[in-house]
Amino acid sequence: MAEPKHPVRTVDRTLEIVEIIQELDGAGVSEIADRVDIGKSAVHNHLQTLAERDYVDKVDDEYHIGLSFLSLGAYARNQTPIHDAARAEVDKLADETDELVNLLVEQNGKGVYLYQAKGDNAVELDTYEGKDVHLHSTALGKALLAFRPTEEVDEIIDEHGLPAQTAHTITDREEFQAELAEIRENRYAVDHEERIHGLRCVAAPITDNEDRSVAAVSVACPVHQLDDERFYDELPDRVRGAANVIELEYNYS
Amino acid sequence: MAEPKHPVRTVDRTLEIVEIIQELDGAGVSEIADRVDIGKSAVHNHLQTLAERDYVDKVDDEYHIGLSFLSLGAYARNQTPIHDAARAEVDKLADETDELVNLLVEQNGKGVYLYQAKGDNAVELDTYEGKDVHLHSTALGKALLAFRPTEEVDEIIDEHGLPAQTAHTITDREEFQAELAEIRENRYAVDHEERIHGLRCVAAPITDNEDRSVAAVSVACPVHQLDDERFYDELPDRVRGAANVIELEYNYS
DNA sequence: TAGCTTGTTCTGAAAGAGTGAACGATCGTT
DNA sequence: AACGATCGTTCACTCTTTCAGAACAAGCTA
Repeated sequence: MAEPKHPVRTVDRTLEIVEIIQELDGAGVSEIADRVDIGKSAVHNHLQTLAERDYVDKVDDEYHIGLSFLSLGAYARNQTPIHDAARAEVDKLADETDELVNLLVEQNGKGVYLYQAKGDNAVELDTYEGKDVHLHSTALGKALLAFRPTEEVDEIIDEHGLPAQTAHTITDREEFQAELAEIRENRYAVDHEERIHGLRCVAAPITDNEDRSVAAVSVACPVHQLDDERFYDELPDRVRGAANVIELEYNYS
Repeated sequence: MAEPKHPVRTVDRTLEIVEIIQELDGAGVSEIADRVDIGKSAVHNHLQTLAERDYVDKVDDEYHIGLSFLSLGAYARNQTPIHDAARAEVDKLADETDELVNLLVEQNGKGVYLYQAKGDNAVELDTYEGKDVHLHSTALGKALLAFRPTEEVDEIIDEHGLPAQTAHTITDREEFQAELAEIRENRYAVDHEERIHGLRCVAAPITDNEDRSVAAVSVACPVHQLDDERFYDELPDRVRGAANVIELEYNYS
Protein backbone atom coordinates (compact mmCIF):
# COMPACT_ATOMS: atom_id res chain seq x y z
CA MET A 1 0.00 0.00 0.00
CA ALA A 2 1.46 3.29 -1.12
CA GLU A 3 1.48 6.26 1.21
CA PRO A 4 -1.68 8.28 0.87
CA LYS A 5 -1.10 11.18 -1.49
CA HIS A 6 -3.58 13.36 0.29
CA PRO A 7 -4.00 12.08 3.81
CA VAL A 8 -6.86 13.38 5.89
CA ARG A 9 -4.96 14.58 8.92
CA THR A 10 -8.04 14.89 11.08
CA VAL A 11 -8.70 11.19 10.69
CA ASP A 12 -5.14 10.37 11.68
CA ARG A 13 -5.46 12.54 14.73
CA THR A 14 -8.71 10.94 15.77
CA LEU A 15 -7.32 7.44 15.42
CA GLU A 16 -4.29 8.51 17.38
CA ILE A 17 -6.51 9.78 20.16
CA VAL A 18 -8.45 6.55 20.28
CA GLU A 19 -5.31 4.46 20.33
CA ILE A 20 -3.91 6.54 23.16
CA ILE A 21 -7.05 5.98 25.19
CA GLN A 22 -6.66 2.25 24.66
CA GLU A 23 -3.01 2.34 25.61
CA LEU A 24 -3.65 4.29 28.79
CA ASP A 25 -6.71 2.26 29.79
CA GLY A 26 -8.83 5.38 29.74
CA ALA A 27 -7.62 8.96 29.86
CA GLY A 28 -8.70 12.56 30.40
CA VAL A 29 -8.62 15.42 27.94
CA SER A 30 -5.40 17.01 29.20
CA GLU A 31 -3.62 13.70 29.45
CA ILE A 32 -4.40 12.98 25.82
CA ALA A 33 -3.53 16.48 24.66
CA ASP A 34 -0.09 16.04 26.19
CA ARG A 35 0.62 13.03 23.99
CA VAL A 36 -0.92 14.05 20.72
CA ASP A 37 0.31 17.28 19.24
CA ILE A 38 -2.86 19.32 19.49
CA GLY A 39 -4.43 21.50 22.15
CA LYS A 40 -6.89 20.25 24.68
CA SER A 41 -9.83 22.14 23.22
CA ALA A 42 -9.30 20.30 19.95
CA VAL A 43 -9.01 16.97 21.75
CA HIS A 44 -12.19 17.83 23.56
CA ASN A 45 -14.01 18.40 20.29
CA HIS A 46 -12.83 15.08 18.91
CA LEU A 47 -13.92 13.22 22.01
CA GLN A 48 -17.36 14.78 22.05
CA THR A 49 -17.86 13.81 18.45
CA LEU A 50 -16.77 10.24 19.13
CA ALA A 51 -18.89 10.04 22.27
CA GLU A 52 -21.97 11.07 20.36
CA ARG A 53 -21.77 7.83 18.43
CA ASP A 54 -20.56 5.70 21.35
CA TYR A 55 -17.10 5.22 19.94
CA VAL A 56 -15.86 6.48 23.28
CA ASP A 57 -17.51 6.41 26.67
CA LYS A 58 -17.19 9.23 29.12
CA VAL A 59 -17.03 8.19 32.77
CA ASP A 60 -16.30 11.00 35.23
CA ASP A 61 -14.03 13.06 33.00
CA GLU A 62 -12.26 9.92 31.85
CA TYR A 63 -12.79 8.68 28.35
CA HIS A 64 -12.82 4.98 27.50
CA ILE A 65 -13.05 2.95 24.32
CA GLY A 66 -16.73 2.54 23.42
CA LEU A 67 -18.60 -0.56 22.39
CA SER A 68 -19.31 0.78 18.91
CA PHE A 69 -15.88 -0.48 17.98
CA LEU A 70 -17.03 -3.96 18.89
CA SER A 71 -19.57 -3.93 16.09
CA LEU A 72 -16.92 -3.12 13.50
CA GLY A 73 -14.28 -5.35 15.03
CA ALA A 74 -16.46 -8.41 15.38
CA TYR A 75 -17.76 -7.77 11.90
CA ALA A 76 -14.25 -7.62 10.46
CA ARG A 77 -13.43 -10.88 12.14
CA ASN A 78 -16.57 -12.61 10.96
CA GLN A 79 -15.64 -11.62 7.44
CA THR A 80 -12.53 -13.74 7.57
CA PRO A 81 -13.48 -17.26 6.45
CA ILE A 82 -10.91 -18.77 8.76
CA HIS A 83 -12.72 -17.50 11.85
CA ASP A 84 -15.85 -19.49 11.25
CA ALA A 85 -13.89 -22.56 10.32
CA ALA A 86 -11.61 -22.43 13.34
CA ARG A 87 -13.62 -21.18 16.25
CA ALA A 88 -15.25 -24.38 17.43
CA GLU A 89 -12.03 -26.35 17.22
CA VAL A 90 -10.06 -23.66 19.06
CA ASP A 91 -12.61 -23.78 21.87
CA LYS A 92 -12.31 -27.52 21.98
CA LEU A 93 -8.54 -27.46 22.12
CA ALA A 94 -8.66 -25.00 25.00
CA ASP A 95 -11.10 -27.24 26.79
CA GLU A 96 -8.95 -30.32 26.34
CA THR A 97 -5.60 -28.82 27.23
CA ASP A 98 -6.85 -26.38 29.88
CA GLU A 99 -4.36 -23.91 28.43
CA LEU A 100 -4.53 -20.70 26.41
CA VAL A 101 -5.22 -21.31 22.73
CA ASN A 102 -4.70 -18.65 20.06
CA LEU A 103 -5.57 -18.23 16.41
CA LEU A 104 -3.37 -15.90 14.40
CA VAL A 105 -3.54 -14.50 10.89
CA GLU A 106 -1.11 -12.37 8.93
CA GLN A 107 -1.79 -8.78 7.98
CA ASN A 108 0.75 -6.61 6.22
CA GLY A 109 3.67 -8.63 7.47
CA LYS A 110 2.60 -8.73 11.08
CA GLY A 111 0.58 -11.21 13.07
CA VAL A 112 -2.91 -10.39 14.33
CA TYR A 113 -4.60 -12.48 16.99
CA LEU A 114 -7.97 -13.32 15.57
CA TYR A 115 -9.45 -15.47 18.29
CA GLN A 116 -8.52 -16.64 21.71
CA ALA A 117 -9.96 -19.32 23.97
CA LYS A 118 -9.01 -19.79 27.59
CA GLY A 119 -8.85 -23.20 29.22
CA ASP A 120 -9.43 -23.52 32.95
CA ASN A 121 -5.76 -23.21 33.68
CA ALA A 122 -4.91 -20.64 31.04
CA VAL A 123 -1.98 -18.31 31.61
CA GLU A 124 -2.78 -14.58 31.75
CA LEU A 125 -0.95 -12.74 29.01
CA ASP A 126 -0.74 -9.39 27.27
CA THR A 127 -2.34 -10.90 24.18
CA TYR A 128 -5.87 -10.03 23.24
CA GLU A 129 -7.93 -10.40 20.13
CA GLY A 130 -6.86 -7.87 17.55
CA LYS A 131 -3.41 -7.35 19.01
CA ASP A 132 -0.57 -7.40 16.52
CA VAL A 133 2.83 -8.98 17.07
CA HIS A 134 6.00 -9.61 15.16
CA LEU A 135 5.78 -12.89 13.32
CA HIS A 136 9.32 -14.07 13.93
CA SER A 137 9.15 -14.21 17.71
CA THR A 138 6.16 -16.46 18.21
CA ALA A 139 5.47 -20.09 17.44
CA LEU A 140 2.33 -18.91 15.66
CA GLY A 141 4.22 -16.54 13.42
CA LYS A 142 6.93 -19.04 12.61
CA ALA A 143 4.40 -21.73 11.76
CA LEU A 144 2.65 -19.27 9.50
CA LEU A 145 5.79 -18.03 7.75
CA ALA A 146 7.12 -21.56 7.24
CA PHE A 147 4.32 -22.15 4.78
CA ARG A 148 4.81 -19.03 2.73
CA PRO A 149 7.14 -18.66 -0.28
CA THR A 150 10.72 -17.71 0.64
CA GLU A 151 10.56 -14.40 -1.21
CA GLU A 152 7.49 -13.43 0.77
CA VAL A 153 9.26 -14.21 4.03
CA ASP A 154 12.22 -12.14 2.85
CA GLU A 155 10.00 -9.20 2.08
CA ILE A 156 8.44 -9.34 5.52
CA ILE A 157 11.84 -9.51 7.21
CA ASP A 158 13.02 -6.62 5.07
CA GLU A 159 10.12 -4.55 6.24
CA HIS A 160 9.90 -5.50 9.89
CA GLY A 161 13.33 -6.93 10.72
CA LEU A 162 13.98 -9.55 13.37
CA PRO A 163 14.00 -7.44 16.54
CA ALA A 164 14.85 -9.23 19.77
CA GLN A 165 12.01 -9.47 22.26
CA THR A 166 13.86 -11.64 24.79
CA ALA A 167 17.30 -13.21 24.95
CA HIS A 168 15.90 -16.23 23.09
CA THR A 169 14.46 -14.48 20.07
CA ILE A 170 16.02 -15.60 16.78
CA THR A 171 17.56 -12.46 15.31
CA ASP A 172 19.79 -13.96 12.65
CA ARG A 173 18.35 -14.24 9.19
CA GLU A 174 19.98 -17.53 8.23
CA GLU A 175 19.22 -19.10 11.54
CA PHE A 176 15.62 -18.07 11.08
CA GLN A 177 15.41 -19.62 7.63
CA ALA A 178 16.85 -22.85 9.02
CA GLU A 179 14.21 -22.78 11.75
CA LEU A 180 11.49 -22.40 9.14
CA ALA A 181 12.87 -25.35 7.17
CA GLU A 182 12.66 -27.51 10.26
CA ILE A 183 9.12 -26.35 10.92
CA ARG A 184 8.17 -27.28 7.38
CA GLU A 185 9.31 -30.83 8.08
CA ASN A 186 7.58 -31.19 11.43
CA ARG A 187 4.50 -29.18 10.52
CA TYR A 188 4.64 -27.57 13.92
CA ALA A 189 6.65 -24.80 15.54
CA VAL A 190 7.86 -24.27 19.07
CA ASP A 191 8.56 -20.97 20.77
CA HIS A 192 11.08 -21.15 23.62
CA GLU A 193 10.53 -17.91 25.50
CA GLU A 194 11.22 -16.02 22.31
CA ARG A 195 8.65 -13.33 22.82
CA ILE A 196 7.97 -13.44 26.54
CA HIS A 197 10.29 -14.68 29.23
CA GLY A 198 8.91 -17.76 30.94
CA LEU A 199 6.42 -18.61 28.22
CA ARG A 200 6.59 -21.32 25.59
CA CYS A 201 4.16 -22.30 22.88
CA VAL A 202 3.48 -24.97 20.30
CA ALA A 203 1.85 -23.88 17.06
CA ALA A 204 0.73 -25.48 13.83
CA PRO A 205 -0.01 -23.89 10.48
CA ILE A 206 -3.42 -23.95 8.83
CA THR A 207 -2.95 -24.17 5.09
CA ASP A 208 -5.14 -23.93 2.03
CA ASN A 209 -5.36 -26.40 -0.82
CA GLU A 210 -2.02 -25.22 -2.21
CA ASP A 211 -0.32 -25.71 1.15
CA ARG A 212 -0.02 -21.99 1.69
CA SER A 213 -0.68 -20.90 5.27
CA VAL A 214 -3.78 -18.85 5.99
CA ALA A 215 -3.48 -18.89 9.78
CA ALA A 216 -1.93 -20.72 12.71
CA VAL A 217 -3.14 -22.18 16.02
CA SER A 218 -1.13 -22.43 19.19
CA VAL A 219 -1.23 -23.59 22.77
CA ALA A 220 0.65 -21.36 25.18
CA CYS A 221 1.78 -22.24 28.68
CA PRO A 222 4.31 -21.19 31.30
CA VAL A 223 7.64 -23.02 31.08
CA HIS A 224 7.24 -24.67 34.45
CA GLN A 225 3.64 -25.64 34.19
CA LEU A 226 4.08 -28.55 31.84
CA ASP A 227 7.02 -30.95 31.94
CA ASP A 228 9.07 -31.36 28.79
CA GLU A 229 7.67 -34.76 28.08
CA ARG A 230 4.09 -33.64 27.77
CA PHE A 231 5.12 -30.42 26.07
CA TYR A 232 7.08 -32.17 23.35
CA ASP A 233 5.08 -35.37 22.97
CA GLU A 234 1.52 -34.50 23.65
CA LEU A 235 1.03 -30.89 22.61
CA PRO A 236 2.40 -31.04 19.06
CA ASP A 237 0.06 -33.87 18.18
CA ARG A 238 -2.91 -32.16 19.68
CA VAL A 239 -2.19 -28.86 18.03
CA ARG A 240 -1.55 -30.44 14.66
CA GLY A 241 -4.72 -32.44 15.03
CA ALA A 242 -6.73 -29.30 15.67
CA ALA A 243 -5.08 -27.53 12.74
CA ASN A 244 -6.04 -30.45 10.58
CA VAL A 245 -9.67 -30.33 11.56
CA ILE A 246 -9.72 -26.60 10.87
CA GLU A 247 -8.10 -27.11 7.48
CA LEU A 248 -10.75 -29.59 6.47
CA GLU A 249 -13.48 -27.24 7.58
CA TYR A 250 -11.81 -24.33 5.83
CA ASN A 251 -11.03 -26.04 2.54
CA TYR A 252 -13.96 -28.35 2.07
CA SER A 253 -17.06 -26.67 3.36
CA MET B 1 -24.65 13.20 26.74
CA ALA B 2 -25.28 16.66 25.40
CA GLU B 3 -24.83 17.41 21.73
CA PRO B 4 -21.25 18.35 20.96
CA LYS B 5 -20.90 22.12 20.87
CA HIS B 6 -18.15 21.96 18.31
CA PRO B 7 -18.38 18.69 16.47
CA VAL B 8 -15.50 17.64 14.28
CA ARG B 9 -17.29 17.08 11.01
CA THR B 10 -14.44 15.17 9.44
CA VAL B 11 -14.66 12.55 12.15
CA ASP B 12 -18.38 12.19 11.59
CA ARG B 13 -17.81 11.75 7.91
CA THR B 14 -15.14 9.13 8.43
CA LEU B 15 -17.30 7.13 10.80
CA GLU B 16 -20.14 7.39 8.35
CA ILE B 17 -17.94 6.01 5.60
CA VAL B 18 -16.82 3.12 7.74
CA GLU B 19 -20.37 2.31 8.76
CA ILE B 20 -21.47 2.35 5.13
CA ILE B 21 -18.74 -0.10 4.22
CA GLN B 22 -19.98 -2.39 6.96
CA GLU B 23 -23.56 -2.06 5.86
CA LEU B 24 -22.76 -2.81 2.26
CA ASP B 25 -20.36 -5.67 3.06
CA GLY B 26 -17.58 -3.86 1.29
CA ALA B 27 -17.89 -1.01 -1.19
CA GLY B 28 -16.03 1.01 -3.78
CA VAL B 29 -15.21 4.70 -3.74
CA SER B 30 -18.05 5.83 -6.00
CA GLU B 31 -20.59 3.69 -4.24
CA ILE B 32 -19.69 5.29 -0.94
CA ALA B 33 -19.57 8.80 -2.37
CA ASP B 34 -23.15 8.34 -3.55
CA ARG B 35 -24.34 7.72 -0.01
CA VAL B 36 -22.30 10.19 1.95
CA ASP B 37 -22.57 13.80 0.93
CA ILE B 38 -19.03 14.39 -0.32
CA GLY B 39 -17.25 13.87 -3.61
CA LYS B 40 -15.42 10.72 -4.51
CA SER B 41 -12.00 12.30 -4.34
CA ALA B 42 -12.66 13.20 -0.71
CA VAL B 43 -13.91 9.69 0.02
CA HIS B 44 -10.81 8.36 -1.62
CA ASN B 45 -8.61 10.44 0.68
CA HIS B 46 -10.44 9.17 3.74
CA LEU B 47 -10.10 5.57 2.65
CA GLN B 48 -6.40 5.88 1.93
CA THR B 49 -5.84 7.33 5.35
CA LEU B 50 -7.80 4.56 7.01
CA ALA B 51 -6.07 1.90 4.91
CA GLU B 52 -2.67 3.15 6.00
CA ARG B 53 -3.48 2.04 9.53
CA ASP B 54 -5.41 -1.09 8.52
CA TYR B 55 -8.75 0.28 9.61
CA VAL B 56 -9.94 -0.62 6.15
CA ASP B 57 -8.66 -3.22 3.74
CA LYS B 58 -8.51 -2.65 0.03
CA VAL B 59 -9.21 -5.70 -2.11
CA ASP B 60 -9.47 -5.04 -5.83
CA ASP B 61 -10.99 -1.59 -5.65
CA GLU B 62 -13.35 -2.72 -2.92
CA TYR B 63 -12.83 -1.51 0.58
CA HIS B 64 -13.62 -3.68 3.59
CA ILE B 65 -13.58 -3.20 7.34
CA GLY B 66 -10.05 -3.80 8.62
CA LEU B 67 -8.89 -5.87 11.53
CA SER B 68 -7.57 -2.85 13.42
CA PHE B 69 -11.11 -2.36 14.64
CA LEU B 70 -10.90 -5.76 16.26
CA SER B 71 -8.21 -4.58 18.59
CA LEU B 72 -10.33 -1.70 19.83
CA GLY B 73 -13.55 -3.68 19.86
CA ALA B 74 -12.19 -6.67 21.71
CA TYR B 75 -10.49 -4.31 24.10
CA ALA B 76 -13.73 -2.45 24.80
CA ARG B 77 -15.45 -5.71 25.51
CA ASN B 78 -12.71 -6.99 27.79
CA GLN B 79 -13.09 -3.81 29.79
CA THR B 80 -16.61 -4.72 30.75
CA PRO B 81 -16.47 -6.83 33.92
CA ILE B 82 -19.50 -8.81 32.86
CA HIS B 83 -17.71 -10.25 29.85
CA ASP B 84 -15.10 -12.08 31.87
CA ALA B 85 -17.67 -13.29 34.34
CA ALA B 86 -20.08 -14.57 31.73
CA ARG B 87 -18.07 -15.96 28.88
CA ALA B 88 -17.36 -19.47 30.16
CA GLU B 89 -20.94 -20.01 31.25
CA VAL B 90 -22.34 -18.75 27.97
CA ASP B 91 -20.13 -21.21 26.11
CA LYS B 92 -21.32 -23.97 28.38
CA LEU B 93 -24.97 -23.12 27.86
CA ALA B 94 -24.50 -23.18 24.11
CA ASP B 95 -22.81 -26.53 24.37
CA GLU B 96 -25.60 -28.01 26.48
CA THR B 97 -28.55 -26.70 24.53
CA ASP B 98 -26.95 -26.86 21.05
CA GLU B 99 -28.66 -23.54 20.38
CA LEU B 100 -27.57 -19.94 19.91
CA VAL B 101 -26.75 -18.20 23.19
CA ASN B 102 -26.41 -14.43 23.52
CA LEU B 103 -25.16 -12.01 26.13
CA LEU B 104 -26.58 -8.50 25.99
CA VAL B 105 -25.79 -5.28 27.82
CA GLU B 106 -27.46 -1.89 27.74
CA GLN B 107 -25.87 1.20 26.28
CA ASN B 108 -27.65 4.50 26.01
CA GLY B 109 -31.06 2.92 26.07
CA LYS B 110 -30.36 0.30 23.46
CA GLY B 111 -29.16 -3.28 23.68
CA VAL B 112 -25.69 -4.29 22.53
CA TYR B 113 -24.77 -7.93 21.95
CA LEU B 114 -21.59 -8.43 23.91
CA TYR B 115 -20.90 -12.07 23.32
CA GLN B 116 -22.36 -14.90 21.35
CA ALA B 117 -21.79 -18.65 21.43
CA LYS B 118 -23.11 -21.06 18.86
CA GLY B 119 -24.21 -24.58 19.75
CA ASP B 120 -24.01 -27.31 17.14
CA ASN B 121 -27.55 -26.69 16.04
CA ALA B 122 -27.56 -22.91 16.36
CA VAL B 123 -29.86 -20.88 14.17
CA GLU B 124 -28.22 -18.40 11.78
CA LEU B 125 -29.33 -14.88 12.56
CA ASP B 126 -28.56 -11.27 11.76
CA THR B 127 -27.15 -10.78 15.23
CA TYR B 128 -23.43 -10.38 15.72
CA GLU B 129 -21.28 -9.16 18.55
CA GLY B 130 -21.51 -5.40 18.83
CA LYS B 131 -24.85 -5.13 17.05
CA ASP B 132 -27.39 -2.92 18.72
CA VAL B 133 -31.11 -3.64 18.99
CA HIS B 134 -34.19 -2.13 20.54
CA LEU B 135 -34.60 -3.43 24.05
CA HIS B 136 -38.37 -3.86 24.00
CA SER B 137 -38.54 -6.41 21.20
CA THR B 138 -36.21 -9.08 22.52
CA ALA B 139 -36.38 -11.43 25.46
CA LEU B 140 -32.92 -10.17 26.40
CA GLY B 141 -33.98 -6.56 26.45
CA LYS B 142 -37.14 -7.24 28.39
CA ALA B 143 -35.28 -9.29 30.98
CA LEU B 144 -32.81 -6.46 31.31
CA LEU B 145 -35.40 -3.71 31.59
CA ALA B 146 -37.51 -5.64 34.09
CA PHE B 147 -34.76 -5.17 36.62
CA ARG B 148 -34.30 -1.47 36.18
CA PRO B 149 -36.23 1.27 38.02
CA THR B 150 -39.53 2.23 36.38
CA GLU B 151 -38.44 5.80 35.72
CA GLU B 152 -35.38 4.54 33.87
CA VAL B 153 -37.55 2.31 31.70
CA ASP B 154 -39.82 5.27 31.02
CA GLU B 155 -36.92 7.41 29.95
CA ILE B 156 -35.70 4.76 27.55
CA ILE B 157 -39.16 4.35 26.04
CA ASP B 158 -39.44 8.13 25.74
CA GLU B 159 -36.22 8.22 23.80
CA HIS B 160 -36.55 5.15 21.62
CA GLY B 161 -40.26 4.38 21.56
CA LEU B 162 -41.74 0.92 21.13
CA PRO B 163 -41.49 0.47 17.37
CA ALA B 164 -43.01 -2.71 15.94
CA GLN B 165 -40.51 -5.14 14.43
CA THR B 166 -43.01 -7.89 13.70
CA ALA B 167 -46.73 -8.35 14.23
CA HIS B 168 -45.97 -9.72 17.69
CA THR B 169 -43.92 -6.84 19.06
CA ILE B 170 -45.42 -5.21 22.13
CA THR B 171 -46.03 -1.61 21.14
CA ASP B 172 -48.35 -0.50 23.92
CA ARG B 173 -46.76 1.15 26.91
CA GLU B 174 -49.04 -0.28 29.56
CA GLU B 175 -48.97 -3.71 28.09
CA PHE B 176 -45.21 -3.52 28.12
CA GLN B 177 -45.10 -2.50 31.78
CA ALA B 178 -47.36 -5.44 32.62
CA GLU B 179 -45.02 -7.74 30.73
CA LEU B 180 -42.08 -6.45 32.74
CA ALA B 181 -43.97 -7.05 35.99
CA GLU B 182 -44.54 -10.65 35.01
CA ILE B 183 -40.88 -11.05 34.10
CA ARG B 184 -39.92 -9.71 37.51
CA GLU B 185 -41.92 -12.49 39.09
CA ASN B 186 -40.62 -15.29 36.91
CA ARG B 187 -37.10 -13.97 36.63
CA TYR B 188 -37.10 -14.90 32.99
CA ALA B 189 -38.49 -13.41 29.80
CA VAL B 190 -39.83 -14.97 26.64
CA ASP B 191 -39.84 -13.47 23.18
CA HIS B 192 -42.53 -14.81 20.85
CA GLU B 193 -41.37 -13.74 17.42
CA GLU B 194 -41.33 -10.15 18.62
CA ARG B 195 -38.23 -9.12 16.75
CA ILE B 196 -37.90 -11.73 14.04
CA HIS B 197 -40.64 -13.80 12.53
CA GLY B 198 -40.20 -17.47 13.30
CA LEU B 199 -37.78 -16.96 16.17
CA ARG B 200 -38.40 -17.24 19.89
CA CYS B 201 -36.07 -16.80 22.82
CA VAL B 202 -35.86 -17.30 26.55
CA ALA B 203 -33.75 -14.83 28.50
CA ALA B 204 -32.80 -14.23 32.12
CA PRO B 205 -31.42 -11.11 33.75
CA ILE B 206 -28.02 -10.92 35.37
CA THR B 207 -28.22 -8.58 38.34
CA ASP B 208 -25.81 -6.98 40.76
CA ASN B 209 -25.96 -7.03 44.52
CA GLU B 210 -28.78 -4.50 44.54
CA ASP B 211 -30.83 -6.59 42.09
CA ARG B 212 -30.27 -4.13 39.27
CA SER B 213 -29.64 -5.75 35.92
CA VAL B 214 -26.22 -5.44 34.36
CA ALA B 215 -26.81 -7.79 31.45
CA ALA B 216 -29.00 -10.64 30.21
CA VAL B 217 -28.43 -14.10 28.70
CA SER B 218 -30.69 -15.82 26.24
CA VAL B 219 -31.15 -18.96 24.23
CA ALA B 220 -32.64 -18.41 20.79
CA CYS B 221 -34.21 -21.01 18.54
CA PRO B 222 -36.61 -21.32 15.64
CA VAL B 223 -40.25 -21.74 16.64
CA HIS B 224 -40.54 -25.19 15.13
CA GLN B 225 -37.24 -26.58 16.29
CA LEU B 226 -38.20 -27.11 19.90
CA ASP B 227 -41.62 -28.28 21.04
CA ASP B 228 -43.47 -26.11 23.53
CA GLU B 229 -42.87 -28.47 26.37
CA ARG B 230 -39.11 -28.28 26.24
CA PHE B 231 -39.22 -24.60 25.40
CA TYR B 232 -41.32 -23.69 28.42
CA ASP B 233 -40.13 -26.28 30.90
CA GLU B 234 -36.52 -26.91 30.18
CA LEU B 235 -35.10 -23.71 28.76
CA PRO B 236 -36.18 -21.24 31.45
CA ASP B 237 -34.52 -23.32 34.15
CA ARG B 238 -31.35 -23.72 32.19
CA VAL B 239 -31.12 -20.05 31.30
CA ARG B 240 -31.86 -18.92 34.84
CA GLY B 241 -29.30 -21.39 36.10
CA ALA B 242 -26.65 -19.96 33.81
CA ALA B 243 -27.60 -16.42 34.79
CA ASN B 244 -27.18 -17.41 38.39
CA VAL B 245 -23.72 -18.80 37.90
CA ILE B 246 -22.72 -15.62 36.07
CA GLU B 247 -24.14 -13.47 38.84
CA LEU B 248 -22.09 -15.28 41.44
CA GLU B 249 -18.97 -14.90 39.37
CA TYR B 250 -19.75 -11.26 38.72
CA ASN B 251 -20.65 -10.24 42.24
CA TYR B 252 -18.34 -12.31 44.36
CA SER B 253 -15.03 -12.63 42.58
C1' DT C 1 -8.41 31.64 50.95
C1' DA C 2 -5.15 31.02 47.44
C1' DG C 3 -3.18 28.20 43.92
C1' DC C 4 -3.18 24.42 41.42
C1' DT C 5 -5.47 21.36 38.62
C1' DT C 6 -9.35 19.67 35.71
C1' DG C 7 -12.98 20.07 31.61
C1' DT C 8 -15.49 23.28 28.84
C1' DT C 9 -16.68 27.43 25.84
C1' DC C 10 -15.67 30.91 22.51
C1' DT C 11 -13.65 33.59 18.50
C1' DG C 12 -10.24 34.65 15.18
C1' DA C 13 -6.77 32.92 12.13
C1' DA C 14 -4.35 29.50 9.86
C1' DA C 15 -4.72 24.91 8.09
C1' DG C 16 -6.47 21.63 5.25
C1' DA C 17 -10.65 19.15 3.64
C1' DG C 18 -13.36 19.08 -0.28
C1' DT C 19 -14.80 20.46 -5.20
C1' DG C 20 -14.62 19.54 -9.80
C1' DA C 21 -12.13 18.69 -13.75
C1' DA C 22 -8.96 15.67 -16.06
C1' DC C 23 -6.41 11.30 -16.61
C1' DG C 24 -5.69 6.35 -17.19
C1' DA C 25 -7.39 1.83 -16.64
C1' DT C 26 -10.78 -1.66 -17.14
C1' DC C 27 -14.73 -3.13 -18.14
C1' DG C 28 -18.84 -4.82 -21.31
C1' DT C 29 -21.08 -3.52 -25.62
C1' DT C 30 -21.69 -2.34 -30.16
C1' DA D 1 -11.68 -3.39 -32.71
C1' DA D 2 -13.25 0.84 -31.44
C1' DC D 3 -16.44 2.81 -28.55
C1' DG D 4 -18.71 4.42 -24.36
C1' DA D 5 -19.29 3.96 -19.72
C1' DT D 6 -17.61 3.57 -15.21
C1' DC D 7 -14.14 2.90 -12.19
C1' DG D 8 -10.19 4.75 -9.06
C1' DT D 9 -6.78 8.21 -8.83
C1' DT D 10 -4.44 12.85 -9.10
C1' DC D 11 -4.13 17.81 -8.85
C1' DA D 12 -4.68 22.87 -7.83
C1' DC D 13 -7.75 26.18 -5.98
C1' DT D 14 -11.12 27.73 -2.67
C1' DC D 15 -13.79 27.99 1.13
C1' DT D 16 -14.97 25.26 4.93
C1' DT D 17 -13.57 24.10 9.49
C1' DT D 18 -10.24 22.64 12.48
C1' DC D 19 -7.31 24.25 15.85
C1' DA D 20 -4.83 27.56 19.17
C1' DG D 21 -5.24 30.39 22.84
C1' DA D 22 -7.34 32.82 26.21
C1' DA D 23 -10.93 32.87 29.67
C1' DC D 24 -14.13 30.58 32.77
C1' DA D 25 -16.23 27.28 36.11
C1' DA D 26 -15.57 23.52 39.06
C1' DG D 27 -13.00 20.51 41.96
C1' DC D 28 -8.81 19.63 44.52
C1' DT D 29 -4.84 20.34 47.87
C1' DA D 30 -2.39 22.93 50.90
